[in-house]
Amino acid sequence: MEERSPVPAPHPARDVTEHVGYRLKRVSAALRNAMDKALREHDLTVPQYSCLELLDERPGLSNADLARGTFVTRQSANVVLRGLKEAGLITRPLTTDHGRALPTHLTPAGERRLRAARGAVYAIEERMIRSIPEGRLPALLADLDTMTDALDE
Amino acid sequence: MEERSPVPAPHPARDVTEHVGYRLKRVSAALRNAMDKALREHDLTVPQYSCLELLDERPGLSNADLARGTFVTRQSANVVLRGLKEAGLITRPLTTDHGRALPTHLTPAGERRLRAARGAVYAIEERMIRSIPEGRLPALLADLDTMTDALDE
DNA sequence: TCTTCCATGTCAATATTTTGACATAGCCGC
DNA sequence: GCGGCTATGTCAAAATATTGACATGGAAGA
Repeated sequence: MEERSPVPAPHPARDVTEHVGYRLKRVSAALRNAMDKALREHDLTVPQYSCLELLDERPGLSNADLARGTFVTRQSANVVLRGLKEAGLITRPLTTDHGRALPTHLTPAGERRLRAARGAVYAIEERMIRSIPEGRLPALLADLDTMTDALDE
Repeated sequence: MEERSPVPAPHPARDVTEHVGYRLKRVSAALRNAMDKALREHDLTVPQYSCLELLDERPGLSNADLARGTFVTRQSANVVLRGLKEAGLITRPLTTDHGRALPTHLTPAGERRLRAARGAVYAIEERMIRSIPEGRLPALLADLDTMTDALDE
């Protein structure tokens, strides 16, 4: 390989995109990596932690709800829930009196685990947030949302 | 919904969906989805396309280089390269006179495929870019990079 | 009512990615 | 030169995720 630049030296003159996609991917990968490392010490994967966080905030979410909330398929979420149940961190009824959606809830152990892990994850967010210039966070969040909307249409 | 504080307090968000991590994940998922759909028509996966783009820009990259450039492990990149080779889109020597790194190159078919697919991908980036307010793109890109740096340290 | 449609949960098969491990090639300080 | 160090390619196994399919429960409308 030629130098220490890990890869991307810019193309000649590409204006259309400053490659937002590439940078999004990069920061996502860095975030994922940091969270993976931090959560490993709490015996949680990123999807597992995401589910716990969502369930803490909105108890009773269904598998399909959690799939949407964590941006994976229903099937993947199902596997995650099975793992969480196996670990005794959530409860899930086998039937329900109305509908098919099975409401999921955190167990006390699940709440404890979440609280233990949350600090590590929040510290990572804190690092990100503090790194960007004062007052620019609102615009950044707004732009991320705007791009999401533009892509979903 | 709660007002947005102009000051980036440590943890102003009550809701995980307010977190920057969540929004990054969301926009990444949306982008990934859009690219998947667009590339499917060209018989390419996102990692495959990413490799082709990198190889077009910097011919002769090694498997490890491409792994870093696409933010996956060497092993994953190896699988992708095998697929691309199978499809006749790249060439890779079996040995080299110096070192272990095997320089990869696009075949003419690979270049054609890349050119065919590139338009669809650029259109997606264009949608993202056009959606954000005039003049805010540079700051957005800078903030993404800044966060990446903050996470990598 | 009933019939069509959509959402959910889940099974199975497949694909993708990572973790762990190992041998080899080159570099650098000694 | 030599020994440690890092980087690379690759194998194998496991974890993770997706695609495809199907049955069921409920809602909406003719």
